[in-house]
Amino acid sequence: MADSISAVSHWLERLSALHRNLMRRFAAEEGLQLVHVEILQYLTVCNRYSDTTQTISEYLGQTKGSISQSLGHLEENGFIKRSQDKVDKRVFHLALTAKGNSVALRMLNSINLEGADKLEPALKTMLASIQKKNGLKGFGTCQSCKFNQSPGKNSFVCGLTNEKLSVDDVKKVCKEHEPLVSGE
Amino acid sequence: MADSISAVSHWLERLSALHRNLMRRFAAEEGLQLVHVEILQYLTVCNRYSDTTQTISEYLGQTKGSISQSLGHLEENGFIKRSQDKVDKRVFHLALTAKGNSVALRMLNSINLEGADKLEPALKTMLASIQKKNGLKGFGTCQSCKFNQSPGKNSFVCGLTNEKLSVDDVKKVCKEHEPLVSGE
DNA sequence: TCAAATCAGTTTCGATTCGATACTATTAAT
DNA sequence: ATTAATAGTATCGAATCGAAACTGATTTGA
Repeated sequence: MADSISAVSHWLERLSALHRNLMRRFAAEEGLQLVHVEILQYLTVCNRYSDTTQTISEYLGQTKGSISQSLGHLEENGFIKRSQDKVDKRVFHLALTAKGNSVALRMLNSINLEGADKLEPALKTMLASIQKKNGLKGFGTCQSCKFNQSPGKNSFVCGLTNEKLSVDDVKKVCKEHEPLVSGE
Repeated sequence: MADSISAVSHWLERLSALHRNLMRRFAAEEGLQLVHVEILQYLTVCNRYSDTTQTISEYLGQTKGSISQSLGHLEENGFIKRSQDKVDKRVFHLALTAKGNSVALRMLNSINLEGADKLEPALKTMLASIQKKNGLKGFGTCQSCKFNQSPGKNSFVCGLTNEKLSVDDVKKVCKEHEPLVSGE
């Protein structure tokens, strides 16, 4: 009997709904849509390989056309700014403005998840398992990525791009992330 | 430093997004919208006090007008059926048809959350805490509800409605749920 | 070399949802 | 009996969503 699986799925569903309700409520107070604050939050955690329209659409699971519209709205209202990639001129990098950053931070603080710290390791494991099973991109940080190399203390290099990464860089979320160890 | 809080919120956000993506993908395969399968899933777990338009709108955090529309669509296409309450004629109870139930079950199985069982207690605690902190309804099961009374083995009574509850009843989710012990 | 294929991103379109408001019908309160 | 509250529906405008067509830049490969 898949009773325990059903139960977990139900709790997860409930947690999802709850979390989204809180986000939506916050968004409404700011005159924004849910998807807008989801984008702002994502931009606070993603690295420079993952701050594009395409990547956001993969992360949030919506079409890039739809995301493109939302990004247009966010830029018009001064929450984000775009900058064209120096090398590949098709690519535009997205970044939070001071205004956008402030909204994202306030949201993080308003959605208080007291006592949830203990959940973090289990959540990460669970995420990795779900992503793997469904053939979805990783979106993890360099610390747990097999491409990350550390030739010295506080010195990092991405084995995929061969670029040097700062201490802050390796804390961010990357679309190319692949887990170090294959977790069962 | 709210570093750990931010991290958990981020993982939760990611888990939310992922879970919704899987649900949306499944919904699309069935020719349904995300909200439709969310409703179907909810109807598999809610009890007879919680199977109404109003309650679903509270659970999913959307207006009852919007939910009413979606319910209309689901009924037209034979996924659910309505029945008027015998006592209060304003109320209509919702139930899954065989077709609707089959869809909900297939979704549960398709969204495989292997290894997640260990998360369940922590998830429940976390949910209760979030709900309490934000003044939201509980949506828990009778087992953890302060209204639930058990005069004998496998015999249950709801102290709120004074109705007898079956063994199956007390496993379901209720909008009137209030936790037994005040967590934290 | 240069045409074809691919890719990032935008635009446009129709369908659908969403929230707000007004509305009907039933029940509860005074 | 009148009034207020509640469950649910209907309607409307705004916004999202996915699909598809469309730029412009990059890569492929013959």
